[in-house]
Amino acid sequence: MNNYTYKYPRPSVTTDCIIFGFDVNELKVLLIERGLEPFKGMWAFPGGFLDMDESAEEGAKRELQEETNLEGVFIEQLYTFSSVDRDPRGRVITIAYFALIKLADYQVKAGDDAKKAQWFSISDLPKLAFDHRRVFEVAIERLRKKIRYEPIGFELLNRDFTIPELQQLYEAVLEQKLDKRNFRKKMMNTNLLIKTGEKQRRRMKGKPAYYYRFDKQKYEELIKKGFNFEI
Amino acid sequence: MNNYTYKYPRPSVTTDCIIFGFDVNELKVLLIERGLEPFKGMWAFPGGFLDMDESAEEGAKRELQEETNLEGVFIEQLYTFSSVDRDPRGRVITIAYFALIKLADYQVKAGDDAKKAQWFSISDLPKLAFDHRRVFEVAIERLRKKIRYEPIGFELLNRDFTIPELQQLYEAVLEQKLDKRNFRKKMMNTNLLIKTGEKQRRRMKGKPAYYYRFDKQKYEELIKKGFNFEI
DNA sequence: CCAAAAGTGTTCTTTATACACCCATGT
DNA sequence: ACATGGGTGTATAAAGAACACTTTTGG
Repeated sequence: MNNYTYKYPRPSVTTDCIIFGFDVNELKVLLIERGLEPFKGMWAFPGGFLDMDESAEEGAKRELQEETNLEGVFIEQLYTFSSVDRDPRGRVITIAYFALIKLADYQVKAGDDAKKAQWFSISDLPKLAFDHRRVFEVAIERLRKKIRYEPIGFELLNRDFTIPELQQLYEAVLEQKLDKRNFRKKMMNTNLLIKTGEKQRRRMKGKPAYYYRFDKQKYEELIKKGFNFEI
Repeated sequence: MNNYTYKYPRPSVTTDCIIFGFDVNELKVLLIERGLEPFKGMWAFPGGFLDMDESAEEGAKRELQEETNLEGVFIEQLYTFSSVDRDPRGRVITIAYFALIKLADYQVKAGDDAKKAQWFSISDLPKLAFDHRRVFEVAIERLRKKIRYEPIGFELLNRDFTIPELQQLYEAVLEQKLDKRNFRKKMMNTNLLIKTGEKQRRRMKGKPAYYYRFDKQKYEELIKKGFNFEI
C-alpha cells in the first residue's frame, strides 16, 4: 500500500453534488443511502474524494457520471464547506456543486451497486448525514435566487415543454403561486421560447397545451451583449 | 521535524483574500509582493495555508488580521479555485474570500515585515502571480453584482459619509456615471440612511455636503421580513 | 353536455429615466 | 463676484400586479 507523506498536515478534499430534478409538480433531490459508518443508514448527497489530477469541477462531474450516468448537465460550484468538525473521521473539506437534470432522462438504477440512490421531494427529506442538511439549505437558496434571473429552469424540463409545466416548476421552486397570464407574458417577452407547433396528446383532462423549446443559441448571443433574464 | 502520512494523496489548501478599498474616487485592491519563488517579485493576493483547527472563513480572517490588523470586516466566500496546475509547487487548492474595508482605517505598514503590501487601483494592476488575475476577475464581477442588490457599499466608506461620496463609490465599482438626482432618490427611498446633521468643513470648493450614516440595525430587521435593496 | 385545464387583454399602480436650475461655500 | 460642487422636483415611459371569460379536449 502506498503512503503519502507531507511536512504539514493536510485536510482531505471531497466534492458533493446536490442534484435537483423536477417530476410532475415536485422538486426533488437525489440522495444516496450510506452503507458504512459514520452515519450508516442515513442519507447523503453523492460525492467522493477529489483525485489529484482533476479540478474540483471535473471531480464533481466524474462523481455525477459514476452515480447517474449523466453527462453534459448544468453544474455550478455552490460553496465550500470547511467546518472543523463536519466529518467525524477527521478534517474533511467539501467543495459542493449543484446540478440540474432532466429527471425523465435518468432512471435510478435499482441495486446498481452497494449504494442505494433515491429521489426525495424537497419537502419531505429524510435525516441527512454530516452537515448535509445545511448544504441542502444553501443549495435550495441558491436555486431560488438563480432561477429568478437566469433561465436555468429549462435544465430541469424536457427539451419540449409546455408553459404550464414551466410555471409549475417555478411555483415548486419558489414555493408560491404565480398568475398564469403574467407568467406567460413574461416568458414570451423574453423571445427565448420557440413554439414547436406540437400539442399535447392523450391527456386525461382539459385542453392540451402547446410545446415550446428554449432558444439556447439566442440566449447565449444575448448574454454577450449584456442582458438580463428576469422573472 | 514532524511529518504527516496519509493513505491517499491530498492537496494543500490555502485561503486567499481579495481586499477592496475605496480611496477618493478609486476602487483599490491590496496586493503583496512575493519575496520567494515561484513568481518572486510579482504581486499576489494575501493568503496562506489553512490550519487544521480552523474553518476556511476563520483562516481567511486570521490571514487578514495578520496582514492588515483589521478585524470585524465584511468578508464572504468568493470561490474555490482548484485547477490542477495553478501552483507550480504542486497541487494547491485555494478557497478565496473577498473583503471590503474602510481604507481610512488601515494604513499600509511600510517595511512591517518581509512582505511589501500595497494598494493598487483596479484599473492599473501589475502582473499577478498564480491564477490571481482570474481570481481578481471573479472578485470584481461578484462585487459588481452584489453592490446592486445588497447594501455592501457602506462597508467601504467611513461610518459617516456624504451622498456624493457614496455615488462616486457606485460609479467606480460599476464603471458608469449615474444621475445624481435619481441616485439620491433611490438611496433615500430605502429609508436606511440617517442624516447626522453635520456638514463637511474646510472643503476646497463648492457647497459642503451633509453626512449620513447607514442604519445597519434597521436593515437587519428588514432582511428578516424578506426585503430587497436594489440600486 | 359537463368537467378540467389552456389560453388570452386591459386597467391600474409602481418604478425607472430623463432633465435644469438654485444654493452654500472658499478664494 | 465667480467658480465649484451640493441639493432639489416633475413629467414621461416602462414594468409589474390584479383580474374573468372563452376555448379545446376527454369522458
